[in-house]
Amino acid sequence: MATTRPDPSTPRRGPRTRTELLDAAERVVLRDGPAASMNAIAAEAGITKPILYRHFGDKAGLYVALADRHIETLLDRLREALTRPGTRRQRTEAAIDAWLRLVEGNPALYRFLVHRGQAEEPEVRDRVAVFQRRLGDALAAGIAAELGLPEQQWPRAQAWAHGIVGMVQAASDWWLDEQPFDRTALTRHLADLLDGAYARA
Amino acid sequence: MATTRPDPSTPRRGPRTRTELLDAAERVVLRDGPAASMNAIAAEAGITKPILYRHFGDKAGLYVALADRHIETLLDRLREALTRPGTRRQRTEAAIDAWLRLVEGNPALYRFLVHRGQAEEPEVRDRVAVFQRRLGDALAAGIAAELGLPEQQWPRAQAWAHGIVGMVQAASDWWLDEQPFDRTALTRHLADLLDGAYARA
DNA sequence: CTAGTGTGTTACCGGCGGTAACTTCTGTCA
DNA sequence: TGACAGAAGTTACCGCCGGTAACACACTAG
Repeated sequence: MATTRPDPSTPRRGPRTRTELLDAAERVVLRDGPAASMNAIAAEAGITKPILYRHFGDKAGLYVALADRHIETLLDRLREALTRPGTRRQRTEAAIDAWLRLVEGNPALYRFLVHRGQAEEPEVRDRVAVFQRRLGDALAAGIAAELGLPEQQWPRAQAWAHGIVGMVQAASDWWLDEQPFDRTALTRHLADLLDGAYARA
Repeated sequence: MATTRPDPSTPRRGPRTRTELLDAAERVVLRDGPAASMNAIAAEAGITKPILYRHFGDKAGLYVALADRHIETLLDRLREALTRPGTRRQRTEAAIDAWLRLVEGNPALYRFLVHRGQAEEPEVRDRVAVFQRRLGDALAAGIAAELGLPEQQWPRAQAWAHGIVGMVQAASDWWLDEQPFDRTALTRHLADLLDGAYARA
């Protein structure tokens, strides 16, 4: 057993938990951006690099673990919004707003989650871009359910879903830079667009 | 004057033109992806690194120069599609299809143009992500013109435009991986979405 | 013949991701 | 108690990257 910790003495020996390491990594990433070095993360955690590698394999592994902590939370919020009672318009707005709350509330985390993709190495990119993919798949399921689509129409729902995810994400990026109106207005504009306001205008 | 070139002898001395260097860089980037190293590019051009740096300053400069060669072409095609006579739906489809033709015809180039963004360094990212920004701005102008919007409604058009660019881009990425139907079908599905097919379904 | 300019090279810098090999601590069992 | 297994953690390194300083060679102008 290693649970006994009789002497929490000066420099602190003994195993760091995975969670502690991820906390440190998160602090550094939110402070320095996704380009944070493994050395910096190790230093923040009070250890050295090889320990990080023993825990996470490589940098991509660490980043995936870091993203996983938040992806499930966001996915849950989106699923809740998409199955909420009310009108379809209300569900659309609720889902968009759940996303935008993350963007507004923690822009650095948001940027890490969606933008650390394309990390040069295709291997890293593929493992890490799973985020957008999972969002799209979840939304595709929501759309298929909302519209009661037969199975042969799923590809259409998928095309829409992945397109919508990209739409909200790109609009968020632009909005983060410009902020020409508040979050609820952006929610309304995007919901309008999905409602066909452009075609009708 | 150094224009005289009397002896094009064995290993080829004398200045490489910027175009030659960009050609070589393009070959390497399309072969190895955006992670191509400056050494590899220099080798492909038959020279060494410092020459590249004299021409382009740094890696971001080279990539921006590389992207610029193609961005204007694509922007021109999009502008042409957006001002074409016919129905709004036809213009929408023409613009989406112009984009998708690039995606389908040269996926590696497409990925380089839109995905080499977020290259770790914020500085690189900011200079290079200009691509999506310019697309969005161009589309916003097109939308404002199409709808005859008054100036105080421009932010709304911008939100839509940047969202639409992200939508088409994300749908393209998904489609490149899956290819569940052909290009024209994707064009139709995305145009349907902008037409409000989701709200009506 | 010399001076200067542009073209190119070699050789280096610091820092990155990643790893091998060693040390130090801790708990177990005779 | 004491030898020992093994985990925890460190130092020191590898190859490669982007980027640069300093030097070598050709050519032209005076």
